[in-house]
Amino acid sequence: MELSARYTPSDIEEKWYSHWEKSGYFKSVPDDREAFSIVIPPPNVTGMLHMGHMLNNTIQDILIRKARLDGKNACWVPGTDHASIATEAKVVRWLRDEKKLRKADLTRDEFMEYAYQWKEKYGGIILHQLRKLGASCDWDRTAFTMDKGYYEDVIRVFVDLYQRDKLYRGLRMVNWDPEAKTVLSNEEVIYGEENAQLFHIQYKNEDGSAGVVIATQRPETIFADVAIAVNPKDSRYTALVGKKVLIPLINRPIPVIADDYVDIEFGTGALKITPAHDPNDYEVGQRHQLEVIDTISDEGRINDKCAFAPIVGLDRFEARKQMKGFLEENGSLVKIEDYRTNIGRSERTNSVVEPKLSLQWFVKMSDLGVPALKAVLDEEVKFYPPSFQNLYRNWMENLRDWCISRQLWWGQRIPAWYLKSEGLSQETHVFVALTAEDALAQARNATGNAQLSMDDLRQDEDVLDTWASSWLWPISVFDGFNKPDGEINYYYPTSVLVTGWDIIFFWVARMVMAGYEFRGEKPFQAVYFTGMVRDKLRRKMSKSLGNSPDALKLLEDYGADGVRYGLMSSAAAGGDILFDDKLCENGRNFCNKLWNVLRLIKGWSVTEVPENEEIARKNALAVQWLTDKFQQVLIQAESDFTQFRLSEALLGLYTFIWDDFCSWYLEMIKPGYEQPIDRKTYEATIDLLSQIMVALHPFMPFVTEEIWHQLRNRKEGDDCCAQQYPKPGKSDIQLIARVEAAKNIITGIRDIRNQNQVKPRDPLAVVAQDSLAVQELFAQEGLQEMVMKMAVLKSFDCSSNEPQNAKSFISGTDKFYVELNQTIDVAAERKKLTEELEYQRGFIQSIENKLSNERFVNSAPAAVVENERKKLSDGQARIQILEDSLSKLG
RNA sequence: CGGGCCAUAGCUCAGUUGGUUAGAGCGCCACGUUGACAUCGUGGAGGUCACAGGUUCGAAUCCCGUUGGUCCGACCA
Repeated sequence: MELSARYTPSDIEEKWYSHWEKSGYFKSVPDDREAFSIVIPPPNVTGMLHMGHMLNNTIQDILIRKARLDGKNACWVPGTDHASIATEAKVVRWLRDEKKLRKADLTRDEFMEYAYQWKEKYGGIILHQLRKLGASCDWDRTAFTMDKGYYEDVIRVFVDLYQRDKLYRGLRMVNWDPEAKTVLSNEEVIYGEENAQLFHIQYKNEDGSAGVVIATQRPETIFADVAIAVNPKDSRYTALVGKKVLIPLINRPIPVIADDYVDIEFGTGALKITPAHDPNDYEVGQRHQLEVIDTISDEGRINDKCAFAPIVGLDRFEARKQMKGFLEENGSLVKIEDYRTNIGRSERTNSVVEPKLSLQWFVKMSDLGVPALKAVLDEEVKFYPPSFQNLYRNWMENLRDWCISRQLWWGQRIPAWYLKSEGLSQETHVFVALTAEDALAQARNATGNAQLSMDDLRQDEDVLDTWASSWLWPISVFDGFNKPDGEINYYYPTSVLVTGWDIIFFWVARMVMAGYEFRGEKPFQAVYFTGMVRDKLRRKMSKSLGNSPDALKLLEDYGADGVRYGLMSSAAAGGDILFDDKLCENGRNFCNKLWNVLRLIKGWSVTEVPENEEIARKNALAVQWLTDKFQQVLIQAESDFTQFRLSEALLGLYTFIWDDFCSWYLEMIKPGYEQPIDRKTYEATIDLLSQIMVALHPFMPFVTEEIWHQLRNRKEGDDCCAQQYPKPGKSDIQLIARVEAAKNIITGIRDIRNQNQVKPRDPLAVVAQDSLAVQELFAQEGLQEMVMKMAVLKSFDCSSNEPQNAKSFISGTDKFYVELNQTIDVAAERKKLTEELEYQRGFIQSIENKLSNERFVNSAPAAVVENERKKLSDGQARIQILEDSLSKLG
């Protein structure tokens, strides 16, 4: 069959993916092999494949495929997380647009029914997109953080933590998202500098005198003020402390109090205390037993607790705008300053986060953090790159309790029940239990009222933070809570976690905590942190900027292998990638190169016997050299893999294939136009290329599988992805060095050819100045034949006589003459030689400096000194040659 | 304010425990196509390793400082 001149990935990718899947290569069940397991960082169920996913999952696939080829029992568990806020928003929108339903009109159960419907319909998109990338996940294990079993695990963990006093319900200042109408954890709030205004407002004394001026960004909150605080050391205000001042517009008297918290230098040195709307004010309020007046509703509007009627019902920002007029009119506004300040916004909705006093559920982090920090510092859990230990430690040493309740429906509902007889948020009894029946039993017990029924209880309306389920991922996906002695013992701890460093706190840290807390063991041996994928301008890729390429289109344009290559070729662990289509283009070109290797080899006709002895010797050398070189490449690749230096491993293979295999080896053995190749060399080449395909397979699975099959008729099940990864064997270092020396000579000849505009196919005559080194080098069987072919020579001789009309070059410590039927430009030649001589003299000068230093000779390792001596003598030999040449030029 | 990370060719980055006058890819320059591949080949140019000091026989590499970038955290009336 005729092969097309270009590699077309679309022809083969789907074919091989379904073949692999059908053959069950991705499936894993425990057996007596060593396990190699990875749990996917579950993408958001609403997600679509983007650059970050592609990078992340390419890395996981490389590791998994390599482990599989190494004969390990490789298990890659895929899945998605339920992403409570994002998904609930999506479902609400879907209900509104497609079903003409409002969430408010649905019961909780109805809503959940629809939400699962939505998930069934749209939730698996990203997992299908991963297949296009080549991801070799065990799809039978696909997990979801809201699956029935998973749901139960989350509830069980909640109850367990509560019973062990590691989880509590408390009234705290929390981050409130008024748009999503839910609390957020600290990690879900993104701070950024924004323009704001500082209002200077005068609070008069009760007798109408000047009183005090405070500065605030939020004039709409003055009606929630309960005091003015000043620093006790601030002499300006000493007289006022203990007196009362009046809130403008409503003239409510509030006390002036003294508290160290107030910074004398900042603003006016007087601070309004608004405990309901500022975390620090809340603390101050607590210290002084002040009341809390909450004037902002869950939607972010001014509520009727606000004593100033004109702004009641307004959104907080609208209220702020209007306050300017009211204050001015009233004469209380002293001035307005422009001001830069950090504003916190919700990661999900981008609305300005409102500090709010609220009853929420928290996990106590202090105990959980201890083993998790130790594990990383002791390298029980190894970080790649290790520099992320610092970031991790920094966070772990400043742990704050984790708010895990969310005011949503989509998620695991908090298994806590209260007595209906007690008012909302006024509960004194809390019953935490796996089931409502248990809770009822607890309630009867606690109240001594055996007549209590389910109707007397109400369950907490809130659900748990998504991360409070996904931190259990490495345990729950192996059913480790239900069957702690089941297959989890085989797969856990998992081998490596691959994830972006931006979720080190959200996820990595908490998984480590959960691992030790619930299994007494780390969840993974290692964490490989990927960088962020950015655009050429170093901006993070984001929907709003529109700078993110369409992942699926990239896969179509460049092929999965091309994209994988592009992502990996510049992705050192932890390092950001400045993404450019050019990277994928390189990958596509590489595939094309491989494809054309195949075309070349398949185009050859084969004879049983080599045409002559020279060719036989040359080809035997080529095969031997490439085989030996391959061993070295494999040793390096193996070492790169163990250190997770995946880009380096790929680059090593790439260079070997493109340079050594294509540019040197194939050119060495390539028969003349329409000439046949001998059987022995042909078979060796096919075997070598097959092995190379296996070695490259983890990085570029599709093209390697295709070429593997094109090279030979393979039996059923003899697939590239199911081979044994080539194990490095011995190699002849001297032979490799000799070929390197020969390559150097060839390059020297080509350079002269180029510089003198001799056509590539015009054969040249070359003379090597006779020396022991040259004789030794060319004693290598096949080497002379190889040099003659590669440099396109009609003759190659060793002689002590210098040929006429020849240009010379130095390779190693030897001089070579290339005969040219041209007159030599003496002046140019002298210039060139002089420059070279200067370089060489500088070179040996630096070495002589070293060697004449006794302390160097005495304290440096013998091998280093020996090497310097060799460099010196080689340099001297080259100088000798150059000086001779110069003197002969006259 | 505190902390991390980084600074190497025009660009993006490698550079393992200190040991050739520093490497790759892209880009650039010259030449080249009846030949596996122009998604290509051959050759070439291009760097005071941010700056200043220190340790060492020896520093891109280790230490200190400066400058610049970037990220995280705290504060933020």
